[in-house]
Amino acid sequence: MTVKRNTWQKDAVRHALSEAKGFVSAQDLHHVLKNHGSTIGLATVYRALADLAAADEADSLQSTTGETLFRACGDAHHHHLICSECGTTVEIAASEIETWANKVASQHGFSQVSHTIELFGVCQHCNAPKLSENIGSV
Amino acid sequence: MTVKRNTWQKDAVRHALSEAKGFVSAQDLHHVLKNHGSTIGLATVYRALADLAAADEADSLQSTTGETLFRACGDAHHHHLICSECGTTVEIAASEIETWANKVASQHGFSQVSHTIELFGVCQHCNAPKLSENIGSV
DNA sequence: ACCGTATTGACAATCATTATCAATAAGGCT
DNA sequence: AGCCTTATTGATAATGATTGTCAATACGGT
Repeated sequence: MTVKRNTWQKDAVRHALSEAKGFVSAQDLHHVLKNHGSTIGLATVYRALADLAAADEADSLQSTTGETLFRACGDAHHHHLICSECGTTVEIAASEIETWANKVASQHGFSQVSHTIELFGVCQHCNAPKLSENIGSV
Repeated sequence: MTVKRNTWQKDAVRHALSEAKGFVSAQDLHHVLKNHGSTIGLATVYRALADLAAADEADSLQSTTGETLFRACGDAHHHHLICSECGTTVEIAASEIETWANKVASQHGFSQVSHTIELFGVCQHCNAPKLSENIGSV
């Protein structure tokens, strides 16, 4: 039977993912790792992310442009409030929503219910008008 | 300035979409149309669907496999309960959810909030056969 | 019927993701 | 420590959905 092996590649992906502030794509992570001098392959990044998601160490969602985005996530089931400007993510424990989802599903005779719930918006920081444009020069 | 024109292709896509029982992909619709003898092009189906979605005549969502799925939808804002077996869709008016989403967002200082909420499960009809299967087995 | 141009359709191009497969290296064993 | 089995890697080809290109077509006002 298959015995999982530990490789520096998996650690690298796990670490890069934990450094990211919000949701990132596999391609993003690969670029980041490459820029840091890593020789990791693109396919390996995809595989590592799939493993992390399968092990519930990461959450994944589909962006509106069709990409799959990932985020480090060790905790229990929850959802996200994502800033569409800067990508900052806030985790939301939404027990009321779980309850609601199950109620609605059973009302319609559905079982084995899962759900996709993501909130998008503009965070306080990004919303503050033009101030940051003048101040924020590097 | 652009003046919209009416073509049989757009009507065909609109009609095929309204016939579909649940969410379908552009490729799906193209196959259906072809099977019905239509000579419509694939790119045109994509364009027609994009137009319908832009005109709020259709809802779109990303499947877990990365495809974009569409469904005829003229009504107000709502969400869906989708059977992952047969694709049957139930529309859900969820005012409580809208309220919840806005509350959570404002609590975290987010504005211009939008959300993605879809419920997946197995409907009563698709669930029935499986139950009887399990009864006789180990 | 005529004309200007929005729209079409065949196909090329793009982009994310997955499959392939020989080469490599993790980790148990002696 | 050295060996051996095989999980894993990485370069690249393949896939599949979607978009871009552009000459040919057809809608709709005149």
